[in-house]
Amino acid sequence: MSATGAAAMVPLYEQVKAHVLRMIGSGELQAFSRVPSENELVRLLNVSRMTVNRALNDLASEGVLTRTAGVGTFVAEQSVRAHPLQINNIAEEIRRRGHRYHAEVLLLELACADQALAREFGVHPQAPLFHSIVLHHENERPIQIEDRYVNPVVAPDYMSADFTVETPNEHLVRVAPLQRAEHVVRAANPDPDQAQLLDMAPGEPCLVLRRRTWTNEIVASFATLLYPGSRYEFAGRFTV
Amino acid sequence: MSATGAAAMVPLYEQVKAHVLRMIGSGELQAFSRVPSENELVRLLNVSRMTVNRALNDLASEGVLTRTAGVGTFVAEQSVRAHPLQINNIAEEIRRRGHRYHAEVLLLELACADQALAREFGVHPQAPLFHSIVLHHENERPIQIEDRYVNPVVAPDYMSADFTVETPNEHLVRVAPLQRAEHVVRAANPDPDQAQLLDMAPGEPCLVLRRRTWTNEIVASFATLLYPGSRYEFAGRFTV
DNA sequence: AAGTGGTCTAGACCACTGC
DNA sequence: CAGTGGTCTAGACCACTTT
Repeated sequence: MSATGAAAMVPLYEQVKAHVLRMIGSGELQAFSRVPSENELVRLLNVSRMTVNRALNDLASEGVLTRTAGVGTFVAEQSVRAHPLQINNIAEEIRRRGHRYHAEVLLLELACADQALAREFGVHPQAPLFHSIVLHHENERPIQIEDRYVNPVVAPDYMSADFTVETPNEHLVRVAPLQRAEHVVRAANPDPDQAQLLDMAPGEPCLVLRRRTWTNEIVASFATLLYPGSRYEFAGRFTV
Repeated sequence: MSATGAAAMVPLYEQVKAHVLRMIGSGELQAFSRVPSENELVRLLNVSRMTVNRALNDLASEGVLTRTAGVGTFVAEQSVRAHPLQINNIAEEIRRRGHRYHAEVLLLELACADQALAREFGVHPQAPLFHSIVLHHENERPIQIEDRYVNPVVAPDYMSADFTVETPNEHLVRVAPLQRAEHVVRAANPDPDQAQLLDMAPGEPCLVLRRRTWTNEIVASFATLLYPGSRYEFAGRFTV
């Protein structure tokens, strides 16, 4: 492992983290698998133990690994969690867990604002809105239905984007500066369609996040995100 | 600063964190204030720079500080107000809606920490914990089951409080300065008991909030709050 | 030029676990 | 007993910002 090369200077501990995440992502390390010990990684990667220690502790504090002194380091049970208040990019979130991500575009159309949508966006009824439904997968398992309406004024190229290579979220962040957001979190039962899309057990509830975002004081996007309740949770931390 | 004394072995970097947090808590350091540099703290506390570095980086990753290479370390803007997951006082929240509030104490006991609770609190299994279950009503309709464990060290008078006149939350805020909180939001199906207590329709899911709070770097309280999914939601707004 | 945080190392001692 | 992670140190080099 090298720290030289000023061009693409990536810290060594980040390279160690990436190495472990690759082992998880490739399936070499399953949940609860034992991760190579600090000393093994020291020998394997030619870095000092403190550097390995920092890398593994980072991954532990991110919830990827669990560590027990005298025992070892293990891949954590990935009880999926995210912070509802930061606009999370689901693709990045999944990849950071060392998992595979892919998206499936279920719908991409030009829609007309109905009464409710017109009120959310502050536009007239019948006003044109882009509408997309994307199913996001983690390790080939569906994890989120993203049903999103977008203001054409803010993201005129939305309809020609390829959401299998760039999430709607990424597209919006790229073309429009995010200014403000509003969230509502609920628990609800899914429609039969939704339950099937998310591969949910009978009777299993959904965690629902509704998010409205603003750009330059106008509503840019209104999204409804559905997660299977047994496989996803929101986590947050703050200091007084 | 001493690392000796096997009895109360607190890591040096935790002592450094506590020192900085005390400076913030006492008002010596306001928001945006400059925190003493790593080298200053090295000289002041007689620890190595790596130890100070770890302490300050920890506080930065917890959102307490912000750091910029070449510039310095500063107290972060503590925007708790805008946080949707702020520590809400359910009684106040209901009264602010202009509704009637009352509480019903279902249980108040001295409990023993099991494996899971010991881990949450960072205490030994079998350690004593106060345990309360309170049912909160809005307009005579149940709206929240609050199942809470409390660290006796932080709130020694918890068992003699009257939770029909002061919520557990209010009691804790009064006797112990809240320092940090961690939230997890989930959707789940209630137990039959819980469904009955909350007067829920068959099949209706719960919104579940798990909250851990810290006082002086020790876990003060671990609460599980259950809301009927059809009658409650979390809302928040924030600006980038 | 002086100061800041970011990173890295080699070596050390410790408490704890499992055999 | 050997192996694990937890912690700590003294010193080093770096890129960066401020003066």
